[in-house]
Amino acid sequence: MAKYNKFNKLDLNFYLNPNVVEVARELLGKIIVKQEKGKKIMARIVETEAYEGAEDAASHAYQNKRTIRTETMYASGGTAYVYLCYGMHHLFNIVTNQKDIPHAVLIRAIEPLSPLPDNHPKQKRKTGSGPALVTRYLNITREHDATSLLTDAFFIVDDGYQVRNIRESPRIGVAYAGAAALWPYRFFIQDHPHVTPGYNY
DNA sequence: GCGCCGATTTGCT
DNA sequence: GCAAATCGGCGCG
Repeated sequence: MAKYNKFNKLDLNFYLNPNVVEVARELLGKIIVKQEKGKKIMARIVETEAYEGAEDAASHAYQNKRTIRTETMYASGGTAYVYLCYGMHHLFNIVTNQKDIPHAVLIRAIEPLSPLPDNHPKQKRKTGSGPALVTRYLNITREHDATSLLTDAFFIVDDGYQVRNIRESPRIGVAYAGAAALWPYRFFIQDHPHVTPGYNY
C-alpha cells in the first residue's frame, strides 16, 4: 500500500545538496509554511534564483567575503538568510550546502495559499510577485535571519505538486556581476500569474 | 504603458 | 559618497 505522503517536510539532506542550482530548480512548486502567533501562512514557490557563493560575482559571499550581514550565508544548509535590500525591503533566501560554503537560493515569487490578513498593506502588484512582496506576505523580517527551516514554526514541504513548465533565465537585478550576470540561475514556472511582472517568458 | 526617481540601510572606497 | 539580489508613485501625451 502506498504511503500517504501529502505534506512531506523537506529535511536536512535536501538542503545539504552541494549543487545549489539544482536546489533552486527543485524548490519550484514546494510550499513554505510559517506559523507564528497562532497564524498560519502557506505559499507555493513559483520563482527562485541560485547564488553560488565564493565563485559567483552576484553573491554577497563572492570570494568568501564575510560581513555582519552575510555571516548567515556560511551557516549549514536549511537556515534562513534574510537581509535588507535598498534600505527598505526584506529578501528571503534559503542557505544550502554544508557549513562554511555560502550557497543560497533567493525566493523571488510565490503564489499565496492563505487569505490575506485585514491589515495587509495595499499594493500595486499581485501578492508575492517579487522578492520583497514574498516577505511582506509571509511576515518574514530580519528577526527570522539565521533561524532554522527544520522547526515546526517555519519550514518547507513537498505536497506532491508536479511542476509542468520550468523555465530558466539570467538573474534579475545583478547586471553589475560581469559574466555571472548571464548565468541561467533563475528558475520560474512558465506563465504563472505570480512570477515577477515583465519576466515571465 | 513606460521611464524616471525617491525611500533608506549596509557595505565598500 | 555611492550603489545595491526593489517597489510604487508620478508625469508623460
